[in-house]
Amino acid sequence: MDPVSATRPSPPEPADAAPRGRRRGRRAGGADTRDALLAAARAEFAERGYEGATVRRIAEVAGVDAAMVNHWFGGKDALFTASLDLPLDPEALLALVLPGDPERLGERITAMFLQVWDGAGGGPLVAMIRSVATHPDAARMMREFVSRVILDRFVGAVAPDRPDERAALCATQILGLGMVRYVLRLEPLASAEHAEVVAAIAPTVQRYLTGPLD
Amino acid sequence: MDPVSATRPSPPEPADAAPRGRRRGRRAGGADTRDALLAAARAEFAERGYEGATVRRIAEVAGVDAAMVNHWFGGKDALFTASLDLPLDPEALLALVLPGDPERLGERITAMFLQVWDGAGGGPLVAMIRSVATHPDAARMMREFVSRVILDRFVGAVAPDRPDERAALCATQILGLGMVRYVLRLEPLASAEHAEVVAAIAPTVQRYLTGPLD
DNA sequence: GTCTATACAACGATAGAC
DNA sequence: GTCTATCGTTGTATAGAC
Repeated sequence: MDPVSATRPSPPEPADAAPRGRRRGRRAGGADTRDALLAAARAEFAERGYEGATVRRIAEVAGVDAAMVNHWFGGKDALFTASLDLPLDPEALLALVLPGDPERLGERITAMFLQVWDGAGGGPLVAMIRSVATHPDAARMMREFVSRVILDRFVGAVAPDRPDERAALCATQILGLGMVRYVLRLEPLASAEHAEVVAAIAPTVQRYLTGPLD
Repeated sequence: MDPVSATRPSPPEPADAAPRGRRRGRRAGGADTRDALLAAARAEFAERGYEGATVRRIAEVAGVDAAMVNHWFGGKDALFTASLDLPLDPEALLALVLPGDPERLGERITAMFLQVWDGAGGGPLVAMIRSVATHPDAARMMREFVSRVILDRFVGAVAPDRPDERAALCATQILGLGMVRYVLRLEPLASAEHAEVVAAIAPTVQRYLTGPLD
């Protein structure tokens, strides 16, 4: 057995030893299917990545049926984002900031990140950066999250040419802003007003989104 | 001078020491101890971060007494900064990249960071980011290091107006590039050629250096 | 009784073996 | 080409909580 799933409390081999609770119907109170799926998903996604992990395997590790993924999360995508345990809902934020003039999207993106991160005091961001810098598995999950959500559903809608390069470039500026303002706390950027930061940063994001890349 | 093999500071000498030629005390084999401590410190800080690494453990790995850390570096903090400064000598790099057309300085800076970080495989950068995100003291040291070297001796010479803001903005783009390319390893930026990365990133750095900020 | 969490079967798509 | 295995997903019947 692989080392990751070996740490899981309930091994996924119920078939022969004991019939167990493979019955239909609502499970007796105490067995939390949703949490079991989340825990199994974190282990599987971390070990095998998004593509390598399978819904069936996750459900097997969790000891439930694969259909429970759809029932509780809506699909593999949603289970993946849920397993990241992000403090905010990226889908909602995307829907909030996407409509409007595409030539001012850089402003809205920069302002949104400032608002979100300032509101949380930068703590979750620092924790995320630390986790990503410490665990390669976390880095891969974050990378695949950015590719899947930010790229496919966001940059692609605005920048048809070279969308992945544009998405990565946007990530450099946004992540770098977070590093300097909340991790390094380098002045005067750490204490600057949102408007001033947006005025300086947003043109860069805008160029990465819709401008010339060289 | 080779900027990569940094000029190492000499061991501390008594304040009333005569000019350079005079040697006090024993010297045999001292440099080996210092190098061993640096190598062990790099490994320990990279693996456990600033807080997790211990002076005793570093000295043990180096095969010397823990008091040698104080003797050669002055303490754990100084040893940490020394282990960070080791892969690149900022003074030499500054002298190497500063002369030339100021309007193409962004290109030279971006290319320099790419060359330095790629040469090291990104390892020291990842270790630095991890330590900075883990330990506030490490963030403070790095912040003061950036302020002192990058700001006072570099940006100030090129951008007289709002030099600290320009320095912080440059840091966002350079650090963000490092995060995406070496920590997150987000494609296509993680595998892109230097020329392509410079073409996309350098205009941003150039604007932060000499362009309008809003 | 209603509601719903659950298990099972099956579907279309896809990738690889032969 | 066909065959097979496996993927994500959907429909549906049912057992248990309410």
